[in-house]
Amino acid sequence: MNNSEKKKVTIYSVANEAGVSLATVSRVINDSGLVKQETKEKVEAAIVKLGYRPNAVAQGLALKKTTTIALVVPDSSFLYIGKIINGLLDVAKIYKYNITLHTTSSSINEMSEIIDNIVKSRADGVIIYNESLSKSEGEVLNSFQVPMVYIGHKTTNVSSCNVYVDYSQALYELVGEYLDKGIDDIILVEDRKNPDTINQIISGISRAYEERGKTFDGYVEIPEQYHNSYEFLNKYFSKHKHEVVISMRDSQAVAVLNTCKENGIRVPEDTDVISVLDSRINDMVRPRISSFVIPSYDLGALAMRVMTKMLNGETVKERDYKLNYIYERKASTKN
Amino acid sequence: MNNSEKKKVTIYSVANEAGVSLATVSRVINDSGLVKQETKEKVEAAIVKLGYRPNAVAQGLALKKTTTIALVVPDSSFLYIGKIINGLLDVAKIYKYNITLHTTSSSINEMSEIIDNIVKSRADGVIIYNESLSKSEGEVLNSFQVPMVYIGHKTTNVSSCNVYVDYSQALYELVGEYLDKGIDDIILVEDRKNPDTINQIISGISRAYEERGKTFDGYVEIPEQYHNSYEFLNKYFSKHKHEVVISMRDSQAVAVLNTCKENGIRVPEDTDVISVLDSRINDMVRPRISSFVIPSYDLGALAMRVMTKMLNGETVKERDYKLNYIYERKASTKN
DNA sequence: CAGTAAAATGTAAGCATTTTCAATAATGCT
DNA sequence: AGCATTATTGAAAATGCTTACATTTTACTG
Repeated sequence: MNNSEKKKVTIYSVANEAGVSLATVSRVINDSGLVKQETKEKVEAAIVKLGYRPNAVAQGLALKKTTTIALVVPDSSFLYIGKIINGLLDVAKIYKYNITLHTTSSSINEMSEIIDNIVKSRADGVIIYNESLSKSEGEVLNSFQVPMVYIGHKTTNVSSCNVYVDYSQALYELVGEYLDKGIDDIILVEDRKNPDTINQIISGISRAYEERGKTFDGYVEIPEQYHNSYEFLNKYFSKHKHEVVISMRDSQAVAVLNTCKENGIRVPEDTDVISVLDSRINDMVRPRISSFVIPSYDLGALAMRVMTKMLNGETVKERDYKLNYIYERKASTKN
Repeated sequence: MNNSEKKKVTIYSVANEAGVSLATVSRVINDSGLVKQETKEKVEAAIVKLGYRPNAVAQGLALKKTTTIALVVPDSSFLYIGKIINGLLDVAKIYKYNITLHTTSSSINEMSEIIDNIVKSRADGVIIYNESLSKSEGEVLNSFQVPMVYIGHKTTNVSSCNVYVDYSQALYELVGEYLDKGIDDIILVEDRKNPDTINQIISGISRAYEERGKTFDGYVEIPEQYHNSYEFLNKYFSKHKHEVVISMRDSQAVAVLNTCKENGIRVPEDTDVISVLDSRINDMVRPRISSFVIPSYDLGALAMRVMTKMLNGETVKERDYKLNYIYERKASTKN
């Protein structure tokens, strides 16, 4: 009726109210200086009086940029993804960027469909978390003429940056310590299929072995057919026993621990268990697991920071940003 | 140099290439019928040839809608939030909506700042997850002239919908069973401060007691000063022992279990432990905890579905959408 | 106080679409 | 063939902003 006719307030309304031209209003909105203090105040008064808020869509059209960046993740329901998102959002906020979220999880969507959607939306940049991009997906992404940063995945895309964790060095140092103590019956339990990732993980371990004239052959791959690692590990530990078991997955850490226990393998008396593990989960587990803590929040924050640099045209000297694990010794290892 | 001059392709380019007017191109893009099959094919050919993708920003301006909805969550690094997001994204995808993510977590942002940002962005709607909205935040939100749906929080905002879980009924039934077996030494452990939420949680329990002529007085509030519930619970269970301990927080479930154990209280022999718990976490715990599983994914999916209805002008008959817990009996309860 | 440089403001042309309305082409009917 | 419809198409206005360029004010200078 009468109170409903919420008159849409545009830059014109404000200009009118303040008795100036819309150009002037635009100038005060964008704080471009060169407007007299007096008129500026008039305009600001009009803005609050009318409750005017610039239409970001129109701005986007006029400026050819949306101050929006697209984030692509495989699935939001992993703790580390959540933390990455937190980091990302916090720095996005600082630089006044909005984030749109896109998943590759549901089978409905090929990466190309998502990218298609993102280019339609004219996001200024895209940040991708993906452990295993297929060749063809990689090519689609390469052809996408927009600043990109990859989290957790090194790529060969020249126009993009990579922010990731240095698995290799962490494992190199840890395994080195064991070897120096004469402990070399170490296995790595993994369910990842992507060769790049696997190689990166194994390379550090192998290097530690090789420098000591030994060879690492403890890679235990969890076969695809097992619908979860629990089942496989239970079977495995009923037959095998090792001095050290390493896993690089949140989801496997506790499985290793429990299946060892269930097969009479004492942790850490018989076997040291080490994993990548979120500390919130670790707090729930007894014994707590000695673990590599991934700086997920920092990954997200850094990725976003790098993105802002790319968008500001600040020269991004380095394409690769390595972050290190923190290793936290807990009760699942003897020392 | 030469390959860089990536000519920007607009609807004009396409019109030109196809030898038609831009109006016609627009018509085929939007599949508005009324264009001859023959020309339609010409246009489509031009589109693929040029690799044209409609500019969603310009569309947004012309159509006065962005097909974007804003999601506000307190913190993305909780499992259930991740699942809510998954559900939301999946149905958003079906209805071709984009999602922008906003956090209230970092101290930097008042809700009003976030809302301000959202209205600038001209999102078509906003979905808010928040366990405890302050009165003033509620008012800011009420004044926001945009379709809203709240997840997990009943509000009095007339122009919005609520999608939430019915804590009350679940607890009513569970506690009723215990009482009928003569077990009435039941406590509820909680760290939430929002009275609405607490009242909702307690009301079901109380009702069960009252219907049997008893009174529930087992509400154990975790004081604010404890930086985590572990510490508090450890102290508590060193002095108290109950027949049944219920918690309604993922984060407390395992803490209850472990602190009981550490204080010589056997679960379930001495005490039944029941909680709200994500099944992925439950799989890591021994004994597994009998728990209410929150349909987080469904909460997100339903919220988004309701939002699409509001945006399509479909009449939304109900303002409240209740979802039920599933109660899963595991090893932490005697039966 | 005229003259000029600098500061402030306004005008109007984009930005890439959609859509109303008018114009044209195609079809059917007699 | 001629006319009335109807199906296609195009022209142009509208969407809400930025900004280059033009114009008007203001402030200085001698």
